[in-house]
Amino acid sequence: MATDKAAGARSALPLDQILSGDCIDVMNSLPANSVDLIFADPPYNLQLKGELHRPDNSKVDAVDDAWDQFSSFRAYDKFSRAWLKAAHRILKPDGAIWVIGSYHNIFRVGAALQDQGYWILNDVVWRKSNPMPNFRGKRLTNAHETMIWAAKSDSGKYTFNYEALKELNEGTQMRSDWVIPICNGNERLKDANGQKAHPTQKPEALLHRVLVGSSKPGDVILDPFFGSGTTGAVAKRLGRHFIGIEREAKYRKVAEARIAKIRRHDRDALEVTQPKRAEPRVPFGHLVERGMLTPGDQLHSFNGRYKAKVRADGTLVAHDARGSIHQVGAILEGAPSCNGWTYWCFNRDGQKMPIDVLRQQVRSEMREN
Amino acid sequence: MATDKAAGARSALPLDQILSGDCIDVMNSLPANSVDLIFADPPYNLQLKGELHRPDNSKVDAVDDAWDQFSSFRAYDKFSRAWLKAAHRILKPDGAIWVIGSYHNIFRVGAALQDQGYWILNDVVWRKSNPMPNFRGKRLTNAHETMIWAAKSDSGKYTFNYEALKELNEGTQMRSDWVIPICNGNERLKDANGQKAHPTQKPEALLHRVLVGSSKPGDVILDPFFGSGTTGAVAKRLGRHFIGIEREAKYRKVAEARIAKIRRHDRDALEVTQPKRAEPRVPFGHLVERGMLTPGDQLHSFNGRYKAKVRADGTLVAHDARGSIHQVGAILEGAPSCNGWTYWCFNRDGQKMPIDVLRQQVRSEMREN
DNA sequence: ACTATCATTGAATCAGTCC
DNA sequence: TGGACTGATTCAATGATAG
Repeated sequence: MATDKAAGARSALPLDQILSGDCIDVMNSLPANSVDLIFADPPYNLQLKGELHRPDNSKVDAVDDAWDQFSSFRAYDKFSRAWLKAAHRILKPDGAIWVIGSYHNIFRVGAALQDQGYWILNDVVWRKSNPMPNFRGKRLTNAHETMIWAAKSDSGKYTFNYEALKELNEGTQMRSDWVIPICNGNERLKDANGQKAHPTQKPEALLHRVLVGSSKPGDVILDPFFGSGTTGAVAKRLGRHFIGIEREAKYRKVAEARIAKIRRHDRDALEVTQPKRAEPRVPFGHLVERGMLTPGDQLHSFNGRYKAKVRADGTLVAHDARGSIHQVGAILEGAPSCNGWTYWCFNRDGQKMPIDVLRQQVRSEMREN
Repeated sequence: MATDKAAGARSALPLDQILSGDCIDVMNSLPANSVDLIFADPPYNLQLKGELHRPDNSKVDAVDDAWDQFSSFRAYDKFSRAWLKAAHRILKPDGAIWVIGSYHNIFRVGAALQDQGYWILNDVVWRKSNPMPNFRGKRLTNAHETMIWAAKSDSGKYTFNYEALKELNEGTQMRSDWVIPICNGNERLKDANGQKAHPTQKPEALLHRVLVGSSKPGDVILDPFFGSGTTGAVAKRLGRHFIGIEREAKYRKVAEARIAKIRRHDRDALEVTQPKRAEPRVPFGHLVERGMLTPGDQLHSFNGRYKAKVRADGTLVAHDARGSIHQVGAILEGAPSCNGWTYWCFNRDGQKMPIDVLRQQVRSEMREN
């Protein structure tokens, strides 16, 4: 086990803190292969030409901060490749990254990710339910932003809590387009003057879905462009550790105060639906041993096309095949593989039932001990 | 006015034809500054590793055609930059381009567009109402594709029919995410054997919106990867001229037959009455993500008999049951089914309120679009 | 003719464990 | 580290077939 090594690496990490400085320097100071997940909201490199006014002549408060100014695409690319490289080093081999952006920068970031060996898992569209309209009527309403979810490499065993996200979506698998409102109202942090404390504060709902879906309780989540600290706030609430990096003192202060107020949810509220694989393995032969099926019993394929006979050792014989429930199903169907538990059915009271219900019965008996 | 010059250039153009050959060579043979709009559906460079089977063991018919194979990102970039350069030359100064792709290629294409001086106007998300699921449960359902809409330069006076798109969108300005079904049913072209005639035929509804929104009647629309000819079919119907370029004879033949059947301004075929939309589904988990309920919160059954705790993934845990709001209600009541929305209540200001009021709140936010 | 059920299919970078 | 083996996994829409 790598437990000692992991604990060693973790103890060296500045957990649940906001580090000051340039994110590339700070990441380079952290140990390699030590972070589970990175969420990054880098500068978008907006190329604004002038002021924008609403139809009522009020001025739109645009993102024109110094940190969003780059002299050229080349300069922006150089910056992107540098921080993505530093991020790649500190990620665990099975780690992953999320990057959010708009059409101004996301194409360049995505290409850089691919060039550096990250393996894109999905691009996810954050569809804003309440976007800012296009006041001039010169383009489509820019009603979404794009997130890229990528593993450290194409062989990385990234975390994906499929069942939890399926539950979040009321029983059907989560899609790559997420409808979430932009951050305003009470959630939007204000400074002493009542002005927004950060120009691009992300909604906590977005981070909630990201972290529930692609991290585990206790994981270390790093955000190199911490800003107002949404990543830290949601990580703390969900029982994950965070590491924030932020250059500007005023944002560090805002984020610190914000996170201090957050309480972690109860442990049992953080548990999410587990995959079936986590349940104990039940060999088919045990059903025969326990007399739930008898040697000689006939099973039928769920589609009615084939039948097979149970043997005393828990193997099946069909017309032209013998072996495990999986092997015989695969051979008969001419398929590379087959889940025998759901493929084969037996008769109970004239009803066709998959043998998986017998396995469930065994498992629930095992739990009672 | 440049009328004479435009007429001269146009007379040299092979209008309403499908040209054979490599799209770069063919575009280079056309006059400069002569095309109003380009719609391009280039190869996506999918990097598939093996076969994929559905849970019922049927095999997914993947896009593994030779035209989609590139040896490396570098080779794909070289190809992209070459055809984009040729496209740039033949576009009129006020022309524009649309390119469609997936996360496999769209970031590279987008970066190439920017590098070559195109000016991105919007990225548009095609949200598929009926995407192929993720059969292994290893990622999010890949439920969208991305289109980039760009002008020839940042000073180009591109065509944008703001009002027409606003009408198409029931009176509110068109957003950057479009919900459109994938192409199947009668619209999907089949060959003599009943097999799909082209692996990646795009829906006409998509092109309809593109052409209505960003071109004028009589404009010249060029599609360098013509395939089954959706661009030509929609252009002809909408009274635009098209120029198709397609390398493979079998696709040229399919497209030619298809377009021959199209009648211009066949309005009643376009104007289908829209069914009144049902209320949008709101998964319970979304209330948790948005902080309307918090993991750990307790819910009470409306009859006061049971209580349950909310988890981070939008499932409930009760004394002896866990699952969706509906499942847990049904288990506790010993009922075959249960409407969790009206069964479960939360406390607000000491008042017991059904969670359905929270759902109503989310729906009214969604309607604000 | 109408309804219910079943089969098919779509641009997909789609497995984990044990020996 | 490679090979054998277990076994997890799907949504919406269309069209065909059965009742």
